[in-house]
Amino acid sequence: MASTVTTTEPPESFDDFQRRLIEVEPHLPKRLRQAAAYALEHPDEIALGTASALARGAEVQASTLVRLAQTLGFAGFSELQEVFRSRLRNRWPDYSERLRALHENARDSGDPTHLLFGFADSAAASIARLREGVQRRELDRALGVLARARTIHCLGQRRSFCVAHYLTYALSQLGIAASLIDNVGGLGPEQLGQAGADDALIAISFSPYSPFTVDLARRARRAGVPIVVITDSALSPLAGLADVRFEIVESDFGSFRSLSATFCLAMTLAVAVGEKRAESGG
Amino acid sequence: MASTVTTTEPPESFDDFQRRLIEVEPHLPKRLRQAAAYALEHPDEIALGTASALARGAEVQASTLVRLAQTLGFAGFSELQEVFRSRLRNRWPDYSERLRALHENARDSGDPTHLLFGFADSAAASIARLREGVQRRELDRALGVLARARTIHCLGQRRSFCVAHYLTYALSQLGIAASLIDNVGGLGPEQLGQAGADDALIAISFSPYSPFTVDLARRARRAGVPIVVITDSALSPLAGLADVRFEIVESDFGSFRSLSATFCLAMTLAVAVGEKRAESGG
DNA sequence: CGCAGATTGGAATATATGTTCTATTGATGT
DNA sequence: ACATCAATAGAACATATATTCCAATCTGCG
Repeated sequence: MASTVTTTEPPESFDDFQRRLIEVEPHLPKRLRQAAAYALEHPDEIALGTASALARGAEVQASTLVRLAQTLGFAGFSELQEVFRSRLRNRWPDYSERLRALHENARDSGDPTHLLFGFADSAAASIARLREGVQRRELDRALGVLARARTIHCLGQRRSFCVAHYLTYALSQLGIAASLIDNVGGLGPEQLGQAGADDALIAISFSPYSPFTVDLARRARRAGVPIVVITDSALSPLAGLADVRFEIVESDFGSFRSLSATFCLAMTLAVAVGEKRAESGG
Repeated sequence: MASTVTTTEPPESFDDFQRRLIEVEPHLPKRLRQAAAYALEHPDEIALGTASALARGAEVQASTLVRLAQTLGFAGFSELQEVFRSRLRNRWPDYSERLRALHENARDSGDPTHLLFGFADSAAASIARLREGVQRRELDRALGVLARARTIHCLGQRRSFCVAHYLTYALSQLGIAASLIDNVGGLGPEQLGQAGADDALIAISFSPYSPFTVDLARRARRAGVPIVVITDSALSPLAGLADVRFEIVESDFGSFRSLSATFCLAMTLAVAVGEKRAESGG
């Protein structure tokens, strides 16, 4: 009867819980591990949500949550939840006060949280602007171009490289043929060599614009490849080459720019193309 | 009929709620006032408790709580409670539900701006959580490790690769010796081959953890290289290898995760290391 | 390949919880 | 002091939620 269900004491504090979970996790079956991971990643949700809502979030069955609780020594899920609730109760009483204080303090000292808050603010600002700035029409046009493409080539260098890489990753995950022009071994031109009018190129570049990106985009243009450009200004050398152009204004903190808005847009494009293809019977 | 039960909009945030209550409180009958006072004095209890438990605490009848909620414009007690819960959850009023709804919406409306808004929200939520979650102590320890390093190696594959790449870019821009382990041509192990105790490794991996990243981090550990880990859970296979560990909870939209918080942290680390080196006369 | 035990999904169930309803109490004005 | 109406307590109800159970599935092993 009590084979997997070890009848030990249930953890009483959240820290206990976490330690205990790390200890037994390797021996846990798949779904229980999945639920356990979710619990550690979303402690607040666990504290406040209902079993079935959480089950949906963790993509598990509600009964799995109960079983997990029992495996850890609780009588049922509700007892486990109580641990998470008490954690919430004991959290710094007025934490928004505390955050503000932290923010003030950090300003002048060599406190790295100051930097963190700065970057966080600037990312949040970028995202807020993106929400307002992006036009439905441009999105639709870009999707038109991309959904039609046989292969979507992604181009970006230096700072923008990570966006191009991520786009390639996301598109591939969605089953869309995508190719990253990473210029490894100087083969950038060849990587784009086969692209034609029935493909598409997403080119990403921010000031100072990488000459390599601009050059390759020009070649693509000449080869008749439709181009979607993500850049930061209408004056960008990429602007004139674009069939569809997105201008992203990222706010910066110090001399570093957030990339949050750019990533949001990239993910949107990828997923939207995926859905568009799915519905038009790809 | 509707004399006391004003049919106005219910307050949406806790602050609204508080203002509203202070405003109407003088005209409230005895028991309702009693319940209202209890609510303002024990907001955490309200968020977590059940109606009848709270009723006992406030020495009123459960139905009184319902009436109070209705008097304030809510449909029932549960709606009122949701305001208190979102306060605890840190003013992202049931955002996971909201995101799910947005996603559903985006799916059948075919409007890509819905997707964009979803990703934007989810990025904003991630960033908000990052601000709360990151501890000064961990940042300091990470900076200690990194400032001391001769070369900082950055490791990440698949989804996490772009973070590793960006880190390498940013560190190099700041004049810090950094090296990206990109595993091009399968030379990953060799790229890390020379690293020793006077270097450092930043390893980034999220579920599902790339075996390559885990394997290489293990080797680095054996070679005595100090390791800073950025991952998403205490259960990550990287967790045990870390000298310093950051747990980043990115909220996801559909099945795609934002990387905003991760990038914020990465930028913070890079710039903070730069500053630390500058002041200690690098 | 087939068996046994473990694991899981989903329906069925029991319980707990929020809400509504009604008789009673308390207050107000005449 | 009486009549009238709002307010309340507590029971009755409907709903939501956790839990249990069983059949289906997966996994490890002979």
